[in-house]
Amino acid sequence: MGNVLKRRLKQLSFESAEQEAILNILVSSNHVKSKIEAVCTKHGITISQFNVLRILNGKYPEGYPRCDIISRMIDPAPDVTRLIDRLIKQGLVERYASTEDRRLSIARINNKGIAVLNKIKPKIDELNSLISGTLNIAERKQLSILLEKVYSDLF
Amino acid sequence: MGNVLKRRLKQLSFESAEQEAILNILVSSNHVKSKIEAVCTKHGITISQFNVLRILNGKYPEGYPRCDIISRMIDPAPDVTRLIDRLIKQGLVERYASTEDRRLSIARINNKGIAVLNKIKPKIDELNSLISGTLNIAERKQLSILLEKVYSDLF
DNA sequence: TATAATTTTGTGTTATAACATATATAAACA
DNA sequence: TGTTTATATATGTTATAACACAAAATTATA
Repeated sequence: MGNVLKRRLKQLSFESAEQEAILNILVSSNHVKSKIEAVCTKHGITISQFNVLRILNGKYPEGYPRCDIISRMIDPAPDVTRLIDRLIKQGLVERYASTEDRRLSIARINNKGIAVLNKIKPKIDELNSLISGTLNIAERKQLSILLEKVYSDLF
Repeated sequence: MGNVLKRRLKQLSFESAEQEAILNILVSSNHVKSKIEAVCTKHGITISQFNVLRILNGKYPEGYPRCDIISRMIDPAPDVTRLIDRLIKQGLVERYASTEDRRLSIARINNKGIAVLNKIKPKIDELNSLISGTLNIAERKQLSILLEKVYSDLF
C-alpha cells in the first residue's frame, strides 16, 4: 500500500494513514498543477494568469473587482493588482473604475484574452484524462466527496 | 453535490465530475498547505525550508546532496542551492563537499535545525486532524488509493 | 451629522522563484 | 586512452510573490 507515494518521495514508510493522505493530496495537486503550468507556459501565460482569465471569462463583459477575483481564485494570491497589470500589458484584460463604488477597480477580459483562453482551454481539458483515465464515475465522485471533507472547516 | 467547492470558488456549477475532482485536489491541497505555512511562519521558516529540513532529518547525520533533496521534495524547486544557503545562514544546516563524488555538495541538518524541527513537528501533526476529524480509517485509505491513481502516470 | 471603523486598492520594498548559463566532475564510449 | 556525453552545482539576471503601509471611499456608529 502506498507504493506510488513511496516511490515519488523515496520514502520507505509513513507515520499514519492521515499523514499519508495529506502527502497524497499535496503530491497529486503538485502533479496536476505542473501539467497545467506546462500548457500555460506554452501559450505565454502563467497558471495564476490563466486562473484570473478563467474567472474573468465567467463574468464577461462586466468583469470583477480585484477583491472578487481573489475570493474566486484556486489559490488566492496577495498581489493581484500587479498580476492584472501584466495581463493588461499583454493586452488580454482591461481595467475601469466602478461608478457605483468608487473604491473598486474592475478588470474585464477582452477579445484577445478570450482568444487565448479558447486556445488553452481544450488542452487543459485534456488533463481531465488524469482522472477519467484511471477513475470510474463512482470513484470520481467519491474522491470529490472525500476531499471536500478535508477543507470543509472553511465554512 | 459539491456544495463546499461551489462556495469556496463561488461558482454555480462545474463542467464534469473530472473537472470537479481536479478542482477539489487543487483546493484541498491549497487548504492544507496554507495551514502548514502558518505553522512554519510562526517559527521563522518557510514551507519549502521545512520540507528540506524534514528530508535532511531523515538522513542524519550523513545528509543528502542537492539532487537527492530535490527528488524527495513534495514540490521540487529549482533553486535549492540558495534555499539551503538561507538555511545555513540561519544556522540550521551545514554543507560539506563529498569525497566520493567531488561534484556533490552535501547538506546536513545540525542540532539547531533538529531543535527547530522538533518544535514545529507536533504542530504539523495536529493538522492531521483535518483528516482524522472527518474521515474514518477506511475513508483515509480510500482517499490515498484514489489520489495515487491520479499521479500514477509518473511511473 | 460627525466620527470611527471597515473595505478596497495601489505602491514601495524586500525576499524568493524562475530561467539561462557556466564550470567542474564523472561516466560512457570509440 | 582520449573524447564525448551526462550529471551536479553554483551564479548572474530577471520576474514574480510576499509584506507592510498609505490613501480613498464606503459603511457603521455615536
